[in-house]
Amino acid sequence: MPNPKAIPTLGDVAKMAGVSSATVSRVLNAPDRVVEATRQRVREAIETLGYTPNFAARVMAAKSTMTIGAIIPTMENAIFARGLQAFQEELHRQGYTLLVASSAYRPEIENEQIRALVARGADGLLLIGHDREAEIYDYLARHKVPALAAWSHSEAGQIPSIGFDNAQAMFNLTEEVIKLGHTKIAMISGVTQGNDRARLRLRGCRDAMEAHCLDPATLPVIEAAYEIENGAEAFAKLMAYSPRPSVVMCGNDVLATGALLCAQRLGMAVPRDVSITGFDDIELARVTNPALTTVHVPHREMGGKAARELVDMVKTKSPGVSVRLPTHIKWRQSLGLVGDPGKSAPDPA
Amino acid sequence: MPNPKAIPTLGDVAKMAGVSSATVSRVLNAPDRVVEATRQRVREAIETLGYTPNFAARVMAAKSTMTIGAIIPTMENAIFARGLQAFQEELHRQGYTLLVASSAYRPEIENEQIRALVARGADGLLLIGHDREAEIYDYLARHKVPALAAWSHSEAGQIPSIGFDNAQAMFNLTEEVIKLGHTKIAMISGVTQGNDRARLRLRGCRDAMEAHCLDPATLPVIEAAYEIENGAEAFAKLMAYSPRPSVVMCGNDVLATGALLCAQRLGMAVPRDVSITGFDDIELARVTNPALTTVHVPHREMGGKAARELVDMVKTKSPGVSVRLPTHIKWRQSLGLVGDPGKSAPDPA
DNA sequence: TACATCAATGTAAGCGCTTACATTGGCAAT
DNA sequence: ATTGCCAATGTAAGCGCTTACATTGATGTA
Repeated sequence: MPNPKAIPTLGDVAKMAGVSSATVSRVLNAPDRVVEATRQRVREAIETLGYTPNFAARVMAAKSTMTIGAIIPTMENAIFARGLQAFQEELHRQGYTLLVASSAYRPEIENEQIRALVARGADGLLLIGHDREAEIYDYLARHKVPALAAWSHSEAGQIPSIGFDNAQAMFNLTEEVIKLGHTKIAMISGVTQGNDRARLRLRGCRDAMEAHCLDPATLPVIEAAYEIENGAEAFAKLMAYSPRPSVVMCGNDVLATGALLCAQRLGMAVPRDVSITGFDDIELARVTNPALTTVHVPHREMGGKAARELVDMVKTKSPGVSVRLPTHIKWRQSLGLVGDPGKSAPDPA
Repeated sequence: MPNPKAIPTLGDVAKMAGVSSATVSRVLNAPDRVVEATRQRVREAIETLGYTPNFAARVMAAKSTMTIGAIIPTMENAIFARGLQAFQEELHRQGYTLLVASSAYRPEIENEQIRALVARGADGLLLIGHDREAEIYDYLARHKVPALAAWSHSEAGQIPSIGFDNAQAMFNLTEEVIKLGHTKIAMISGVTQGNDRARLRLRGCRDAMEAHCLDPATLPVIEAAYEIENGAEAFAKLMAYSPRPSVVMCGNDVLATGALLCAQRLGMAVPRDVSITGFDDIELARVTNPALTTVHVPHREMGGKAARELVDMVKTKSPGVSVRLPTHIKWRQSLGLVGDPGKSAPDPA
């Protein structure tokens, strides 16, 4: 008699139901391959024993875990939260479990996490952006773990991506800024090292300046890590430049919020004295005062699409296809006409 | 000759290094049990083969995964983010990997996630609060997976907890509110069903009223799910009550932010026309206008302590000990004296 | 020199599952 | 009554690792 306290195994269930272990396995994984009566009996045994399959064993034998991993740069601040939530919901609908790990924006930690998730049997991986060592892509390929990049779109990446065109989006926003009469533009960029999103946003800004006969070399840029306070600091420095910028474009809403806070501390009215723009359209952007004019990113849609695509890659072993989602400018109050006392720009749309 | 494209196994390494598989396993798990020269040879083989251990196999054989799971109610909004980040950092320091899953505040999903994580071999689990079916605690016990509750403190729980006293914290805040002269108090509470934190905060508020000779039965309470917009809606309803509350205490900063936004839309000045308080002291609370007076929770400290405690439980198989962290009121501008035109309360500390 | 000791390594038995293949037996067609 | 077929089930070989136990040979001791 087996120890009743011990965790029951497939074998215990089989014994109790008077069938072979294969049959139990079948009622678990392919119920229609076993006749109703037996199935019933096995189910009862499972119930009374309180049996739960041992995953490690299943993985070893079958190689599939029904789990998808996601490695995001940060859990603090909500950029990835909404998209990830949608990603998870869709996965859940398809029977997959999502496990997420965070890399704290550190490439070596991301590598570790990728390996950890693959080692733990993830069937597929969601990564953010494209910037990482070739070696890790090799690793993924060798282990045949499909991966998908999100929050960025690039046809050139080593893996397909579901995202938006960061450069184009920033280009568009910058054009609007210029149309409002701003020429003294400054930018607080996210850290561009190892972060294609940040780099492309900066590029978009420069390209737009060029396209409108402003010299991109004159664009003051301060890079700041993803923290409100860093945005504030950068803003303070920028305000000391001469000529003083009439608009500070930020690489994301978090930095923009910091900039806004600093403006307030400096006694500057936004957008009367200086305009500020964000990027991402996270919740923060709605609640600051004034609310941020920013680039809206379809987070939920991106998450859902990514889930469907990744599951498809896993199931069909197809290479996957990239999709590019549209973004649009979300007009609120932090961007104004240059020199216009106190009015924020109307939504031209 | 083995297929060079295939993933190398321990056996391949052993063959290449001319040792037994046991020796390879030893250099991986107990390097000092094998002599330097051999160790070197094995390491080289590992290197040239690009070998990575198969986790599932390791788990099956050894039962330890060096991974800790955390199931949080939501990844949207940042309440758990900061604490979790600290949790993860400490785990990483100790050689553990953190995998997180979100339950979307749904008990049945939480159950699923717990099982999923346990099945995937988590050595320990971090859960939020104490409210869940007894059955799931049984399951954890049967599988001998230590679990720790965070964001809540209770000596009575089935598992130890690292957190703070939600009721006491709210009690203290309410006392301050009352001291400022408020008697027409209202509350926007988080959903209390299955959420001890929300329930205890509500209780704390009522207890404080009682302690100060206000009838807690007269406290208007609206429960709202964790979304800014829901806070706004609830606030609007509350403002239609008569007598109109002079202060709206919110179960968390997110709801408070919604309330603030609504007040603004209604053309009410905070705290002149109405005071609003939050709870959690997440970043949001600093950036609203006016900034929120709220209860500060030591998120990072809690995360770090939880990690150390949980790892200890895993390693020593001890039952674990609960710890209660202090909170304090973070005075900002959204709470004012009743009837005082336009002044927010000074920090009495 | 013979023997006990011990560090270094090898042998092989699992861990709990899946699945290719083998077996069984009932039924329709002959 | 045979035969053949097929659905239902059983048998058993792994999956890649860890680890208790066995083996080996060098060293120290009497």
